[in-house]
Amino acid sequence: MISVHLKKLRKRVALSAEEEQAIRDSVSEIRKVESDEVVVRAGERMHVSTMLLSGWMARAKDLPSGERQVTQLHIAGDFADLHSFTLKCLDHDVMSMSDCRIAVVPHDRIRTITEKFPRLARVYWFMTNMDAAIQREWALSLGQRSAISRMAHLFCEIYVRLDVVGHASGDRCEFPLTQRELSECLGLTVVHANRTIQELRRRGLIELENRSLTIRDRAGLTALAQFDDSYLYLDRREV
Amino acid sequence: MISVHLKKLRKRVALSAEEEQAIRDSVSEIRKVESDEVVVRAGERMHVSTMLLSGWMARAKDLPSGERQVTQLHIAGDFADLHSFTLKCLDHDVMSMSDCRIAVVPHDRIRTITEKFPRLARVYWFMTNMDAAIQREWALSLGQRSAISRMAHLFCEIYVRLDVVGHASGDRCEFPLTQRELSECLGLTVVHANRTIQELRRRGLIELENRSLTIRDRAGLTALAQFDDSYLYLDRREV
DNA sequence: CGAAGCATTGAAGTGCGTCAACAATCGTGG
DNA sequence: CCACGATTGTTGACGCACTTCAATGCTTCG
Repeated sequence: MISVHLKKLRKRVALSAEEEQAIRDSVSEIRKVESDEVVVRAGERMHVSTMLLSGWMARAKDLPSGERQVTQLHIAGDFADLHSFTLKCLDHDVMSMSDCRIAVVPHDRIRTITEKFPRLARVYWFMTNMDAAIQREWALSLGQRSAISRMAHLFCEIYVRLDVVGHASGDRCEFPLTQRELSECLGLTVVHANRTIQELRRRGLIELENRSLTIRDRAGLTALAQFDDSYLYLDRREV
Repeated sequence: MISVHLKKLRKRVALSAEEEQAIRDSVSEIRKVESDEVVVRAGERMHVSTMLLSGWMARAKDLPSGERQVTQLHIAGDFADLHSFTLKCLDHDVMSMSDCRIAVVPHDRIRTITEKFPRLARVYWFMTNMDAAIQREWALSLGQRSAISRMAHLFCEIYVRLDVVGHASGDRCEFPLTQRELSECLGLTVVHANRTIQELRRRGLIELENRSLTIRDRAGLTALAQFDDSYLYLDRREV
């Protein structure tokens, strides 16, 4: 059931039948991961990459003094650590933010299929560059957006990304993060994250309860966030 | 004279004579770029990538409301926009922060050499993933470090990166950014960036004048920044 | 030599952090 | 099914890191 991953890819690039089959065959194992597990520890030598089939994961970096920043969120269809194929050791942890189903893809198989299909090498290279584009937008958020605008922006982004893989319906989508985890994404304290959520609710922009996000006023939320989805590269392209 | 680029690569991976020659042959043109030019505009269709031979460039994102965040700095040896090979259109501007010499590398030649040398595809894929690792560290800075620690961290990073390509000497290196540009990297106002520089000077950690940075107290600066260079991937590896 | 950008300083304001307490919810075992 | 401890969410009071606004001198360069 890696079709959710193919769905994400097909939104951006065309895939031939052989390429699709090569991707399917690259999976060595399908597993479950419980919530709050550390899937990859920073610095350890990697030999497989993790494709998310359902649930959420996060990349997190810690300061020696203890502060934690989540640098990226991953949802169904994403490779959470495809960059470990070239980096070998990661500079951050990867952890599950909910119960997940994952497909394990050994690096030697990625190597094989990218050598056999140079086009797939470019497709996956492109995917890691898309991840970097999202990180850039987060840097813009962290550096220049206010707390409320930053949070609004995250909700906009997550909704669109979930929608691409068919995990959003109407104005609602899953949102399994606790306020602590959300605050670690946004560079805020838990207390201020809480007050910011309440302000978004008070303005009638969102609802957030039971691990579920409802966008009440899409236009208002988009405007507050200064959200522009072009950094998500939603158009089909040649590679 | 693209040897500065090869120097950066060789720090991380071994290159065969054929691979080196292929890289040298991929350059179509060597040009000069003056300071403060917009080299790439966000959204425009790209057909070449820019290898920096000397000088500094930056990737910058703007909010519709005008605030600007610099998401990455590039120095001699870096590809400033190698990711445009797969992304086609960038989500940010690329601009020169000083007079620069650049090597222009057409995308079709990158395609050719990465198909002929799959190992080079992995090498350059690795390089864009290294860029992303630096961006992650910046996100950690923006989200969790204080202004002074963030600035100290930037100085540590820049010094090490310049040192790798032989552009640092003793405790000094070039630093052509104005305080405005520096503040845009750090998500600070110019006024506060100024006060922060003065505090670093007052503590005897750095000197900064005449587009030149002197690190007076390396240990002190590193400790203040909580700087750990592992995210710069300075070790040699297989690809 | 004048204009424009850059660096610096001061005073005052505010967005977000810190500390501390408590309520609500969840998960687990008895 | 209830008891419980632990986690999560919420609120208030207060403090501070950083911003804002405004002015002034200093470079740089045409």
